[in-house]
Amino acid sequence: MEFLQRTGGHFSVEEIYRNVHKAFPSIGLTTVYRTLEVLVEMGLVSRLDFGDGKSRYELSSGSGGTHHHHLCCTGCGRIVDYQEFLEEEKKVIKNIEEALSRKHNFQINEHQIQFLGLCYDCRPKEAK
Amino acid sequence: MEFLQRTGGHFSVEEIYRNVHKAFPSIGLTTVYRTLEVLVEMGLVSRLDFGDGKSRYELSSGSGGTHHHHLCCTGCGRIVDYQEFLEEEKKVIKNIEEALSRKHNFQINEHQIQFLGLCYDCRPKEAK
DNA sequence: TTACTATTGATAATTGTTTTCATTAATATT
DNA sequence: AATATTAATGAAAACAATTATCAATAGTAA
Repeated sequence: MEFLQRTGGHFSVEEIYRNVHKAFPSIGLTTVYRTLEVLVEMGLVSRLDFGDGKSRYELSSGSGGTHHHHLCCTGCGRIVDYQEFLEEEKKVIKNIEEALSRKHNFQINEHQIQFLGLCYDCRPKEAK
Repeated sequence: MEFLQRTGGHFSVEEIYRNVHKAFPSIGLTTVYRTLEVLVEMGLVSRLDFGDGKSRYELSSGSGGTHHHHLCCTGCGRIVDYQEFLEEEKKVIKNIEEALSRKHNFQINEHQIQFLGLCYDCRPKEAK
């Protein structure tokens, strides 16, 4: 948690492990996996998937993380966090959340929005 | 493609393989993986991740699939597709898409929205 | 018909994640 | 304190989805 708070980013288990292990060499990879599982269950951490085969974890917005969404380049995997333009979203999202919640009898805890596309570098040059 | 069109659902590679292989026994698993990769690249198929360790694929809305989003139960993995309430989204999403596109110089091809929560069965009974 | 290239599927290799299990730490009970 | 019991830990093995390899086949060009 301290690492995720300090950096504010989204990281793979391996990355988290390397960092935590540096400060606390006794902590093993399995414990990192287990702890992240619990933190996600508790709602303190969110699991993300950007399609490169490994899960990423970040502080959930409910527990001090910034409320933001992601813009993913399907070419190189580059991820841009954005938190501008969120105001417009909020009302709509909240409405949908309530309607869905009622209609499908779900207790909704979180939402994720991703835009997928190609960054400038990955776009074919005739599309630039 | 024919299978995804006919069913209109989201399936794992294994599920797609089993179905395609039944009709065309000569087609192997590797080819299914390879073909899906190409279809995704072409924008005809979307890859989804519901956090159970395997990717799902569905017809992209651009190529005849219904435009819908997903409501995922983090307890049992149940997925509800919804396409109601999308009208409200559309305008907002379109605005954000344009703004993001301009600001970060991305060519945005697709967006994904997921609501995560607990379905009625998975909710602890004191929360019912 | 022949030479060359691209596609295929079976298998092996890889890799992120989960299980197993003996060890250690923590807690409860004398 | 000393002991018994339970829970947490990490190393290694097992697992599963995906990717790479490669010989065989199909397709195309000469």
